[in-house]
Amino acid sequence: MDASSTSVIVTALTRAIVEHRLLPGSKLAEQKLADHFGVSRTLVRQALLQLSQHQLVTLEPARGAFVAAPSVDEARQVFAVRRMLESEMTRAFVRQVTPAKIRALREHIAQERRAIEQEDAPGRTELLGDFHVRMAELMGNEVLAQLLGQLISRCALITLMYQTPRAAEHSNDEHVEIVRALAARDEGLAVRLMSEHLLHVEENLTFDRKVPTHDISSALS
Amino acid sequence: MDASSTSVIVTALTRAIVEHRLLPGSKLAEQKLADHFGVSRTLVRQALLQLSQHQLVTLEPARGAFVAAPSVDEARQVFAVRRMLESEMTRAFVRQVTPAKIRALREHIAQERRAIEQEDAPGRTELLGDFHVRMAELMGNEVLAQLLGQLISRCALITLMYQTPRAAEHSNDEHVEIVRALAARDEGLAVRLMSEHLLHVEENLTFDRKVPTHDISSALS
DNA sequence: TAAAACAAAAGTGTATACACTTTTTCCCGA
DNA sequence: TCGGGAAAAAGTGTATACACTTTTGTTTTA
Repeated sequence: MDASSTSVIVTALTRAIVEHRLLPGSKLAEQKLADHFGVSRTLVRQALLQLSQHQLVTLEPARGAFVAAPSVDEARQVFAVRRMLESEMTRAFVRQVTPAKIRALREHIAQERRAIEQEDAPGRTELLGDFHVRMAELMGNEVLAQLLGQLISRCALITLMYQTPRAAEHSNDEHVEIVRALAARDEGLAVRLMSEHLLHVEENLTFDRKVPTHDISSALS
Repeated sequence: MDASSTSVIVTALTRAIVEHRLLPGSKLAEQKLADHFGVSRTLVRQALLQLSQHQLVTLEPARGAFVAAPSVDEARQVFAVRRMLESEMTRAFVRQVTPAKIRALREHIAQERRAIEQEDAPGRTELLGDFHVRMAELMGNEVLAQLLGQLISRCALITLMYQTPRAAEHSNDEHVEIVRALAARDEGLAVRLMSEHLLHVEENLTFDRKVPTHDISSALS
């Protein structure tokens, strides 16, 4: 039971959805995707099933797969979960912080900065999200890291956050501050900063629904 | 794209795995499952793929599907995530507690008690886990509820917790105490009790691997 | 006798076939 | 011209076919 061919499709579609090249509501026709990836519908269906589990795709019986279009309510719930999870993660991080971990985070932030300066919008979005995943990884908790990764994908689908260079810089600045608090082992401050950071991100929620992209091929290439 | 036939298989297998009728490492042969459920391998494969996403099943390329056998390390990570999530959930619950919600939780606890008294082991395990999910649902956060549900399934697979009537009673008692603290709006106490409760559950981790059940039909019937 | 090599059986991975549902198109009547 | 409805097209849902891999069992050989 192989997932390798399928996982190529999953990651390609995930990126396209998270980076808003495929907009919420877009139809994902199986045969078109199959043609695009040069496989049969079987593998495409596996991928779509997986994406529906990640809540990036909605499956409607006998009607097919669509890029998910989460409600405002659902969006807020996802952010609420992130705040719960990440404030406690931050607390735990402070308690086991090491110079090496701080260095790793600072390096990541530098990468973010480079992407922002180069106006690399997709890379920027991904890196800003990955900061949170990196924290989980540095704690040695892969379960947490994977879970957070999925929540963050959902967040990226939901919002156009980090879309403007301004917002991206703001997030980057907040990451800097958070790491400073972590390095100082200031638990209270670090938790508060993380919590506020997530609130700021959530505030950037925009629910303007653009007209969906119907041309799958161009969005994926 | 229908999930109804598939979801029957998913829930049946989930129950069998969580209730330890199928032990970790057991082979899940596609054709045997297909025969058992009276469908083709196609639907069985969909179900197995879904279960692998829930981490209840491991897929080995060209070798097939097996009931997952999480490592001690992974088990601890899952519990760490639960503690993070649920202490914050408890904190949030206190802040929006109502008499009706307390009543609902007390009712649930009474159900637990009945299952314990009737020595209904599977029902007992399910209800004790569902207490935590019910809390999430009462907060109106379905995302949280679904996430917790999956984590709890994984926990049930991992441990033989709640296995003994003694441990079940202990958990039930702790649920009572937690709800008392929630009703009193004592945030600090409630969070502490929840955290300790999860630690107690984790302590019951047992990693005796029994010999796997190879007879799928008997385990599912 | 035990280990290696080979053959048969069983099982997984992907493609394809086909029934059934939804969507689209086109034609007819008002 | 516009709305309704039937026919055609497109698309999804499940089963099946077949190639290829792993496992099992048997035979051969040292």
